[in-house]
Amino acid sequence: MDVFAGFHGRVLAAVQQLKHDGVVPIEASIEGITLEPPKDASHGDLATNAAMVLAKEAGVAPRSLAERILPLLASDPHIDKVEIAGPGFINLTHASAFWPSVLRMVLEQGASYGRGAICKGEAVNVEYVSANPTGPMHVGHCRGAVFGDALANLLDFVGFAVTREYYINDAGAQVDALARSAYLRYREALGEKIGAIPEGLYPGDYLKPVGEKLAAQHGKELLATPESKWLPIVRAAALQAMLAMIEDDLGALGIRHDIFFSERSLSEGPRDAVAETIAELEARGLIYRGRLPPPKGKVDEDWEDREQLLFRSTSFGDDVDRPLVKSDGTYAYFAGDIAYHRDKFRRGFRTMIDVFGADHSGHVKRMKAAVAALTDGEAELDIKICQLVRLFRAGEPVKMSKRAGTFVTLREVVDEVGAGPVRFMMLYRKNDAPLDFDFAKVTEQSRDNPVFYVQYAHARASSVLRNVGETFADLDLEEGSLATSDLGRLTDEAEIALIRRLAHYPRLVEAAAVAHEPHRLGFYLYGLAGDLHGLWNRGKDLPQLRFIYESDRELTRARIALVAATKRVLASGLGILGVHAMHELR
RNA sequence: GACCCCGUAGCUCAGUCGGAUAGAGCAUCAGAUUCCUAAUCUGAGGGUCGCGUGUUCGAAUCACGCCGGGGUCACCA
Repeated sequence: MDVFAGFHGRVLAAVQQLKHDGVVPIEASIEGITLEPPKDASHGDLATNAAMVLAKEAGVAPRSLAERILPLLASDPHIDKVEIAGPGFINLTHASAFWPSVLRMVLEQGASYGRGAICKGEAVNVEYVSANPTGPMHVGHCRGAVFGDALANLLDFVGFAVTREYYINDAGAQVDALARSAYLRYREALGEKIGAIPEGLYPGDYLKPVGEKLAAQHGKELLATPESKWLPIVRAAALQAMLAMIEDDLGALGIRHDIFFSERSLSEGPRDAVAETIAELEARGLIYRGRLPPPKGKVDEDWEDREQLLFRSTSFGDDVDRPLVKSDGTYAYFAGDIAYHRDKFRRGFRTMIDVFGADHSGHVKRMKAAVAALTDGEAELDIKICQLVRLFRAGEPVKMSKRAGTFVTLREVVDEVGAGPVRFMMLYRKNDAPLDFDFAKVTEQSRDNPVFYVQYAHARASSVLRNVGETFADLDLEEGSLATSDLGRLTDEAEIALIRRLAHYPRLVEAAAVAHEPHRLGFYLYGLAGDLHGLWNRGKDLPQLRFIYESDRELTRARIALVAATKRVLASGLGILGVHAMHELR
């Protein structure tokens, strides 16, 4: 799939030959040998560091070792030129027939170009969002949601079997508070004056429909019932309503999870999975009763020095051992989360990814410790932290306060600027760097708005394909047909640069997937869009460089092939980011 | 106090498994263009990659130590 992979094999074969010839010791490691496209195009199409890596063990100067490797590579028919440069790089330049063949391949593979670059079919679990089901999603949740979803798309694209999962925190005191809040709304719905919602409960209007529904279903029946009886009923109703609302919000962003996993279900029901998990850890000698030192840097009046049940997470790199049971005897959140990850492992996942918000960064070490402890290192957990999003409106920060009820909901943002721009902007930054989101910027039609710039490139390509029929009505625009064009006619430097960028797509996607970094795709697409726009602009001054060139049908056909391939890759990349590619911007 | 993340051009940020002369957009400056195919285009200037030491053929990238900014810190979820 990756057109460069084959050449890497040839370099290694050349090294093998040198080992056979006794130039390089048999035991020399070939691990550090790379073959990559150099940043600077004047260094050829591919460069290998083989001579520099092996020079020391071979006891020869890098450049003279390169002299030995050079003839072994020069015989390749796909290679036009091999030269030694700098401290000992070997630069390869492809035969001129190479780039047309790459373009042809892109057209032939169409939508599957770049797909399956890793192709392990291995199961991967991506857990994301997992927001508390106590209210509507706000913008803070948005980034993690989009990030997790795009990462899942990316892993799916390169060939993993991805399961998208949402962990519902439906077990602790917060959902009891939710239930009490809903109960107030229930009484309100029955005509009672409830006044201000007390501190610690959820004041939002979004619970009013829940109260009304309870009133309609139960009448006054719950009023005379003790809390221990009505709480589970109200809680279940409120949870169901909140989850429906959250799923709806996520749907507006194009996000759909495969599994919603209930925290409560772990310890409620026939088996107590949390107890089983603790027993399993205990069997490994990782559970003990003990005391923890008080937390530093924060004065806590409620601190009590007590003996508690602890998990020895320090054996796996954590800073302090962690409690599993609260002072009221119920399980701590962490205990449930360990059981949840154990459950994922037992369902067969050897690779798990958790997407957390910045406020949960303190949980990374303990969670990794728990997974390492339970799986004997057989499973790998990667935790991606999404930093905060700062909202701006035309350069001015948007002030938000949850207490004052002025927080911006996810739905408001999506309704205002659209799901595509939201997704693209949320992904156009490394996940662990803070992000500024400006409502004005994402809808601006200019080059410094990457959303527009990339969409415009796709729309422009679509437009060219629409317009070509006016000049050459009989041209078959089907990709398979375009692939048979005389692509060797594409010789302009800017055209070759564009093909080169298209050729890099599979390895870019692969690298982004391996690193769990979907943002790389956004930057790639921006560059690809820039190449296409640049080519277009050259046609402004030089009519003979226009895509649709009236006096030369075959040349037009080759250029249309290039435009079609570019459009295809733009759409492919946007698809992974979860952004719908537009055919016109009007 | 501990841990995690960040520190790259005036600003916002990329930078592949450690690779050659560190890139992009904005802003600045200098030109071109008023039309064609769709929302201007071309070029230039601008850098102790926070500081230091180390690892090595080679460090923005890896290790350690500082400095600066942000986040988190028993039992909440």
